[in-house]
Order: sequence, then structure tokens, then C-alpha cells
Amino acid sequence: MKATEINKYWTDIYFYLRYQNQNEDKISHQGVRILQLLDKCEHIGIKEVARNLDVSHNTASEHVKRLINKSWIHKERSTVDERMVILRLTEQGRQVLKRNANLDEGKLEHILASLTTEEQQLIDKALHLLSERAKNATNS
Amino acid sequence: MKATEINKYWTDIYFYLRYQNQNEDKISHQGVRILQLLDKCEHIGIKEVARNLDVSHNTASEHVKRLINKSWIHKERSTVDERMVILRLTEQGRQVLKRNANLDEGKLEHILASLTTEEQQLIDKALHLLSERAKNATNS
DNA sequence: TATATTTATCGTATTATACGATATAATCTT
DNA sequence: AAGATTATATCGTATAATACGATAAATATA
Repeated sequence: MKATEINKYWTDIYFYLRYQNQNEDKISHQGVRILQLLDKCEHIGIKEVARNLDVSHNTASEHVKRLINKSWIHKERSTVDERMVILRLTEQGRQVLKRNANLDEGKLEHILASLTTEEQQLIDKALHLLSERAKNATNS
Repeated sequence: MKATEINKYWTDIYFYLRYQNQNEDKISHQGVRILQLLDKCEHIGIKEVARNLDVSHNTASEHVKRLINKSWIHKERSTVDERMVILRLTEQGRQVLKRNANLDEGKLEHILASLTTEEQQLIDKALHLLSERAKNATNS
């Protein structure tokens, strides 16, 4: 029930603080997920994309092709194993992802500026703690 | 730069704590946005959906039709103005939204259980504060 | 050399996205 | 009451997204 409460806060925050011009990029559902994956993980190729999205490798390959055509990601061959491809976000792709998954920096800074130093530290400390535990949770 | 830092924590948390079976629902990008809107706002009709998603009213009407066919939302006529429609999430739709926008309750509870009472309260207090300010930020 | 791995492409099918044009019913205006 | 406005719905049309089987090519491994 604690988790339910936190999810309520979580979804409220995202609903009210997200960027409002999300539809301008015309990014697809799977497109967002691939950009998120590349933002957080290194050495991601077609195989990893397919596994993460739970689709076949040919479907993953097509999604990647479309994202490359939009100049949101970049492809290069691995030097250690030339069968493999290494995908990376472009600066443009990073901006698109930001608009479609992050909190609006302007709104966020506006709120932070209205808080006391203690309150700012409270938020920073709490999210930092939770993010660290979240990263480690995958290893257990 | 404080906002950038918080966004890093924010996206890390979602990346590591989201539900991993998101692809099973096969929900579309716009579908998620409509469910999110209905979850957070009352008295939403086609017009409000169109405005929120920044699409035409006929496009919004079709998206809504598809969500109704999937039994994720429910439609009724307004009693005060019978031209208008009032859309609501079904229980099924609420579950789909949960899997596609919330943090995984199991993972979250597991992490919370590993924290001290003070740390739990820190997280609860911080997210509560931020969510309250986020709600009020739309009125300024 | 044979086999496995990784990626890419083609063919095919279905769903999602979007909008203009048009229609209908309810409400508001004059 | 007649006309204008508003909210929704549907039809037609077009393009993009989604997905996978089949196939192929290149590289790595046994």
C-alpha cells in the first residue's frame, strides 16, 4: 500500500510536469522504448533491442532502421565482433527522448525555486536514493 | 542544473523499476496518453482528448472507439449536455495503464522494505511534496 | 569445413495515425 | 421558431507503424 501511494505521486508528477508538445516529434511507442534503452545502456545492438522489446530480430531491425532515418540514433559496427552493431543516440535523438520521457525542465526549475533549500535537498536526496536502489535491484 | 540532475534520477528510476511485460498489452502511443488523461481528469470527452493530444476531433473520436473496443474505457452521455460524452477508465483499462506508466509495485515494495523507516519517509515526503507542487503549478 | 551468431531485407498482413468532408443531434442565439 | 453553434460520429483516403516468416549475407566459433 506504500507502493500504491508512491505510484500515485509518481504519475501525478509526470502528468503535470511533462512536456506538452510531445506530439510534435511523432515518435512511436516502440521508438520511445528503444531511445530509452540506448540512453541507459551501453553496447546495445539489434539483438538486445529485440530482447528488451520482446519482438523478433527482424522487427527490431526495422524499428532501428526507421530511427536511423529520422536521425535519432546512429549505427556503427563493433570492432571486436564485426557481426555486431552498436547503436547510440544522436544529440537530436537525445532531445526527442527528453521531450517524451523527462520532466519539463522549465516547470521543474520553477517549482524548485519556490521551495526552501531543505525541501530542495529533500527531493534531491530522495530521488537519488531511490535511483541508486533501483539500479542495484536488477542485480539481486 | 538541479533540474537536469533530478531528471537523471527520474529516468533511471523508471527505467529500472517499470513493469517488464509492457509489450503484452499492445497499446499504442496515443492510447497510453488517453488513458493517462482519463486517470487524472474528470469529465473528459472527445473534445478534451483532441485538445490534450493535439489532434483533430475525428482522430480523437477514432482513438476513443478503439479503446472502447478493447474494453479499456467506457463511454456515457452527459446528463447536463447530451451532446457531450463522458469517458472513464474501466478496471481493465486501469490495469493496462498501470503496467504501462507506473512503477512495478513488487520491485518498489522490495526496495522500500530494504530501507530504514527514515528513508521510507524521506521518499514518501519528497514525492508527496513534488506532486502537490506539480498540481498547483498548472494554476499559475 | 561445418555450424552458430548477428544483422539485414523482402514479402505480406494488420493495426495505428491522421485529416478532410459530411452528417446528426443537442444547445444556444436572436 | 429559425438559424447558428457545438459536440460527436462516420466515411473515405492515405501513410506510417507493427510484426513475423523466409531468406540471405557476413562474421565468428567449433
